[in-house]
Amino acid sequence: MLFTVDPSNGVAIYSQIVRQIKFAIAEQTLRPGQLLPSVRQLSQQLTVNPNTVARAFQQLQSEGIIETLRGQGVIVCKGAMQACRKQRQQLIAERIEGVLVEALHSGIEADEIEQIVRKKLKSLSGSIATIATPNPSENS
Amino acid sequence: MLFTVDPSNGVAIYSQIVRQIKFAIAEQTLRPGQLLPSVRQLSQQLTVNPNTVARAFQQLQSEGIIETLRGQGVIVCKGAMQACRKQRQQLIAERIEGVLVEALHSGIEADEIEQIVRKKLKSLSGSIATIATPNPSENS
Amino acid sequence: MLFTVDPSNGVAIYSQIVRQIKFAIAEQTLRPGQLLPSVRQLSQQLTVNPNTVARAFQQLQSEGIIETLRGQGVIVCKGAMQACRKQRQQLIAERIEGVLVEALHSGIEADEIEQIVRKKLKSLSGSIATIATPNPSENS
Amino acid sequence: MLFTVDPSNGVAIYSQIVRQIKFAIAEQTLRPGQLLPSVRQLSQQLTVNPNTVARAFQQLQSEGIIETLRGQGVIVCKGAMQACRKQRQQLIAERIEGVLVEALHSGIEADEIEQIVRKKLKSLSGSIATIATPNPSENS
DNA sequence: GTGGTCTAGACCACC
DNA sequence: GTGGTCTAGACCACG
Repeated sequence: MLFTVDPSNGVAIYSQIVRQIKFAIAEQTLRPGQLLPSVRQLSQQLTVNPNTVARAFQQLQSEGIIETLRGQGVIVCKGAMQACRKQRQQLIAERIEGVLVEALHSGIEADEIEQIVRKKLKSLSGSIATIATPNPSENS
Repeated sequence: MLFTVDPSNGVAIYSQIVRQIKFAIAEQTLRPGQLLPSVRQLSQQLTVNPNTVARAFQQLQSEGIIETLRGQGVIVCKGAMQACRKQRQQLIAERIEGVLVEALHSGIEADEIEQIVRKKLKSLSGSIATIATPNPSENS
Repeated sequence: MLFTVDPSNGVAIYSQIVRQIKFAIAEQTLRPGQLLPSVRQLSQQLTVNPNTVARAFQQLQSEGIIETLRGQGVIVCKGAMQACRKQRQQLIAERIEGVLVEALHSGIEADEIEQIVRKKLKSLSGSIATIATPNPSENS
Repeated sequence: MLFTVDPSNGVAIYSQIVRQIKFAIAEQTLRPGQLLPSVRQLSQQLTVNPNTVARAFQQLQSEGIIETLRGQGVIVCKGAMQACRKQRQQLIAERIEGVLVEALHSGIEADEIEQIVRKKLKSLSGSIATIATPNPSENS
């Protein structure tokens, strides 16, 4: 559970936190039912204001990703993993589409794009490795 | 020269204008030496605040894409087309890389991504056609 | 005496407990003089913090619904049933009024509300049956 | 557009604001496309902190009720009226059901409830009058 | 002028 | 200890 934020990043800090938590859930670093780090704890770790973390939590709650147990803390909801994965894949699909449209508009040939993608994939897939997909069994 | 903006788009309006002008230059709809529409004209056409258009022009000027000729108006700079194309292709390359990293992180296999890309390319390249690449002859 | 709580319910757990005990008293599942389950027992049964149960008991005691007999435990007070029923009916009256005001404000016609109520009553009164009203003889 | 809040009300101030704005939209006091009062303006009028108003606006935006135009302000979304009415009627239906269940459980007879409702409706509908439902034509 | 974000510090109810 | 809410005051990008 190593979260980091970049305050001079353009994207809001609370959004970065949201994104990383969703990420962690999608990767099952955070699992349904598990307690999240507390607001104060996380705010210290990231050296941001507790309000900022709280805001991220509120958004996640409004999306049904997490659930707060009064006085105890915040846990990951049941269907959260699936939701997070789905969200992300949809987002990625959109972005792929967007980039491709842009690329085609800019006059690159389809073949060329395909080659670029293939080359990049090769160089990237080495460095990233597939940490990502443990079997998605989930109960409780 | 059909510009449009979406005020509820998240992207700043002036950025949308900048982007579209660069686009038009890259496509040679606007050619070096050509006069741009005036701030007032464009602001009416887009129904936005003249300040907003002016701001877009400022940015383009600061990037050396356009230049103001006192008493005449604003024209496209000489090297603008190359610059715009280059910017765009660089931007596209970055975005492709970004999307691919994200996609791999999210646990999609490289093969799968390649397939998605190929499929999308096929469906898109039909609808877009190659309006885009007139021969890029231009000096400087 | 089947109590249950929902920690992710919005309503404070101790309030849920208070409510259910009052409920049980009103229904005469718990009768005056009868011993309540101990804090420890109840907290285990509900898998909540003993403090939470204790707090519920404190509130009930402060309302004069229950009383602690040193060394014996906690019992239901004499006038508790009437008090609980009265509280509840008052509460219900308030809530009915509240809902009706809200409904009228929202532009539903009085006739329409009446119909909704009638329909709901019909469908509900079947499923609920009248477990509820043993004769309310009791002294004090 | 007379908004008021009660800080010692139990319900969060920002929620009260959200509720009243939805209300105003449902009643067409605020119409689609119309500009809402600005954050600062509203915060002064209600004598609350601008952040509190902003929070209300954010929630409304996340629900798709309003839309912010950068630098201009916040407007009511197209389908907002229908959404607000629907939300409210659903909420009321739930509350009616809840009250009725409670009432039946408490041993009041269905007939009796019906009478109570009818009586209350009569006394209330006089004082409230039907300000509420102008014809819901909406375009643009 | 507009809203969006962040910090700091405070108080609350709850477990 | 937990999160939820509010205030105060600041800075930013945008129109």
